[in-house]
Amino acid sequence: MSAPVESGSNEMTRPAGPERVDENFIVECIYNAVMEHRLAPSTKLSELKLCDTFGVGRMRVRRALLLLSNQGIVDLETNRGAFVASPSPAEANEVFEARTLLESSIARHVVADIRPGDLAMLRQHISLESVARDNNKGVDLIRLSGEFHVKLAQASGNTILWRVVRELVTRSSLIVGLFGASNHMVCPENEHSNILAAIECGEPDDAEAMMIEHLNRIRGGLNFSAPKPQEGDLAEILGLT
Amino acid sequence: MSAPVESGSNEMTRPAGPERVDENFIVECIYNAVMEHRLAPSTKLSELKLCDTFGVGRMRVRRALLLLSNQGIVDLETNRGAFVASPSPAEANEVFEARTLLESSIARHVVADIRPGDLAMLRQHISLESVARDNNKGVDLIRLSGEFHVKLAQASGNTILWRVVRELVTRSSLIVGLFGASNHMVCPENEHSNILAAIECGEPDDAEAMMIEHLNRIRGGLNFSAPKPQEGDLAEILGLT
DNA sequence: AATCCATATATTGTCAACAATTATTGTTAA
DNA sequence: TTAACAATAATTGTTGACAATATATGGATT
Repeated sequence: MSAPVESGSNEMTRPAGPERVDENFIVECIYNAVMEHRLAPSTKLSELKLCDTFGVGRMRVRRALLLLSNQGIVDLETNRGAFVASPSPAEANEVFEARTLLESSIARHVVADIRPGDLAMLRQHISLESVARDNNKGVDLIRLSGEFHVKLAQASGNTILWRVVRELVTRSSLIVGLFGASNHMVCPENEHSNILAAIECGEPDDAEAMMIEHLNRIRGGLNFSAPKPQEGDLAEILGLT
Repeated sequence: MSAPVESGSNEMTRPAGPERVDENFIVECIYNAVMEHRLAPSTKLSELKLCDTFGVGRMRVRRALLLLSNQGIVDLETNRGAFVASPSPAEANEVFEARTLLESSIARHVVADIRPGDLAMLRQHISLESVARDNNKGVDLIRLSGEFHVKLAQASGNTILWRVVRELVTRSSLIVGLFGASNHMVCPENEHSNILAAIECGEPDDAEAMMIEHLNRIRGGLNFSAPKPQEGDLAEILGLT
């Protein structure tokens, strides 16, 4: 069910081969970079730089960008290139509206048939969040906060819901980067823990209500006033030395 | 909010020009063909035939197929080409699980803030379904039955929900084509009408319950036993004389 | 007749060169 | 100094050819 990373070198024939890179790998990398706020909205994604970074041809990069644009993570402007999406306030509201509808139902339904293994996984995840928070690992915390929602959707056991939530969480990362008042305010500690507690106690109403409240709090923390563009080197941003 | 068909000949300079065709147009055509059961699961989508059909280069076709595969409408097999997706029973259950979760919430929430224009639109749509049913227009009825769900999602005013539901309804069309016992059994007349009535009367609980029941009925009408492959000419199937 | 294998054909995957557009730089004039 | 303009450079969009793979054809053998 989890995303296959496909690092499998099929045979032992290649000692340390360049490990075939396909579109999905590029998409994953950009997903992660956005989730960790390393890629800011409106950042230009030059084809050439991406080619160098991943060591692939232009075709692969182009296909990856097409997929990303189809998911609202990237904007493709004709003859101008690809840019990390910069959601408008209207789009931001749509994203959180959709997330509220989806994730509240997921939180409700997951109570009935969650597997013990998934519960343990979520508990461990929350502890990771705590560690990151205590150690002031801002970047890690941002990523983990988003990933909690993705993993909860994953625990629903439905691949479709998982993919949609992942897309929306990633877009939310862009939105928070643009309109988030304080970066520390994303997903307060106890809220994830409370949601999970309600699930463990078998209280679907509580779980649903807490999820709605939680998402409303995040949304309420946005102020649609100041865009803050920033720039950086693509190669290092994507973490491929 | 509706999908722009982009048939706009920007200037009067071109009398009946070939009207620039982009990926989305091809995607739309295949979407429609699947919705109307003209494209059966496992049908080979040859690049060359698609190029001839739409009068475009291979690149465009390839990009369209990539987008379709990303949405589960098409399967891409390396070095073998593209095929209309043939959902497994497991995938079918996932689709209907996701639809139930999504569409029941949509039915519930749309009660509060649906616009009068959308209500009228849905009413008219149901009357179109009736006409198609009375006149034994099987193909039309199949398409309209699916479109009702899409238009209801559209009435939610949320582009994201609309797109996801549209994707799932299209996949459902493949599923019903594969596992549907009787083709006449898709979306009985009164059910859509009852759902809409509940919405009009301002009864969110009823609307939600009816939607769940409705989807469960469709799902219950599937029997996972017999695949029925069929073949046809792509050009005529896609309706481009 | 059926099966297996080799050849030939067709289709897909990939790459590199070219065309079209945009961004940048440098120059000139107000 | 700033603004407008021209020429250059850089980037994207598109096309076509070539390589790799899979499919189809045909003949030989059991």
